[in-house]
Amino acid sequence: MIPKIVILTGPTASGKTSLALQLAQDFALEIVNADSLQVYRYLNIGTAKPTPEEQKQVPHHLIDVLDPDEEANAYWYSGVALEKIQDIVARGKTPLVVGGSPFYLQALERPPQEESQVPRITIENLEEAHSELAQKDPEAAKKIHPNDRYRLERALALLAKDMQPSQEWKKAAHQPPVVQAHWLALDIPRPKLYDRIHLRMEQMFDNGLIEEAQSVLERFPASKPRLQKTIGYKEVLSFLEGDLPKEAALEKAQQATRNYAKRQMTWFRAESRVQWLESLTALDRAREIMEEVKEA
RNA sequence: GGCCAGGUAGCUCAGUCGGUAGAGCAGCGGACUGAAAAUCCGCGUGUCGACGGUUCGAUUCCGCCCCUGGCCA
Repeated sequence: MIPKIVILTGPTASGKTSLALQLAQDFALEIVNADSLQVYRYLNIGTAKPTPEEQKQVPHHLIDVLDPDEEANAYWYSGVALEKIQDIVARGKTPLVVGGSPFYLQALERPPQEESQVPRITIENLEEAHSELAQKDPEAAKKIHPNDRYRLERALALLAKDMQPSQEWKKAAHQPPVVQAHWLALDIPRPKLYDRIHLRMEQMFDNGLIEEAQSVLERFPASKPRLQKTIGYKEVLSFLEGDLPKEAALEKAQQATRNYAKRQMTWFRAESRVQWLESLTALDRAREIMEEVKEA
């Protein structure tokens, strides 16, 4: 019997955390994090991690399990998450997987193959790399755009280990799922989502995101490459290095978050199994209507 | 008040030696199988500030007006 889980996802700032807390309390669920950055200790403000108080209300797993300079990836995640899930199920409880990292969620259901662990490579000439791939694995080359450096490097790394990228991907995709997932995703009107994103990023700055980034960097200098790719932190780093005024850093961080939320939505819409939930509660709606009544 | 520089896509700007215009960003859509908060792909009609004039034809040249910034009074 494969474990039964409920996945609660949705774009960033759609209200996953608070809904998860309520649900978990009502049904005695245990929360398993599926956010690729909340797994890191000390990245608290910028990842909108549940507060220590919230984490005490309900059992939380896979939050704060790595240092900021340690490497996480989808394969690692699938392993540790499945282990947690089996453990929770063995204790007779139901796991609630909560997070907005779609690639990790996918990996959880259909874990990547263990043997495809290969050293990363760097390519200099994208065009040459792509034609090399086209020669050795035309099917893979068709799927990867010549400008897509990440995927090209990964594909060539597989080739270097005598693996056919297209075959590896097919194998993983045809693997039976290791969990039985029920997908829930939060939906919220785009303009409203963007308002929430703006407000939340502003609050992150007010609540000490700059200081948090600074102290993580001091304590884990090797985490810099990660922070430079992480929304919120990367803009703060630009500010700290004098490349951006604070106000501009905030605006860029808000914008990057909007872009990210949009990409997440593309992923969720493509997942036919998701059951969409209106994120705005009756209370939210009633408040909106009250505002309109007052203005009229 | 005078002189100068501008007013072109939501924003920043390019351009048209006269044939009604295009980049980046934003925005929208999409992809994604060991970096994924990453990476990549696709989508560009807008009274070219207003009004007149010249012209077959004006966003482009001329006149006048309005607005913005700078300098001088």
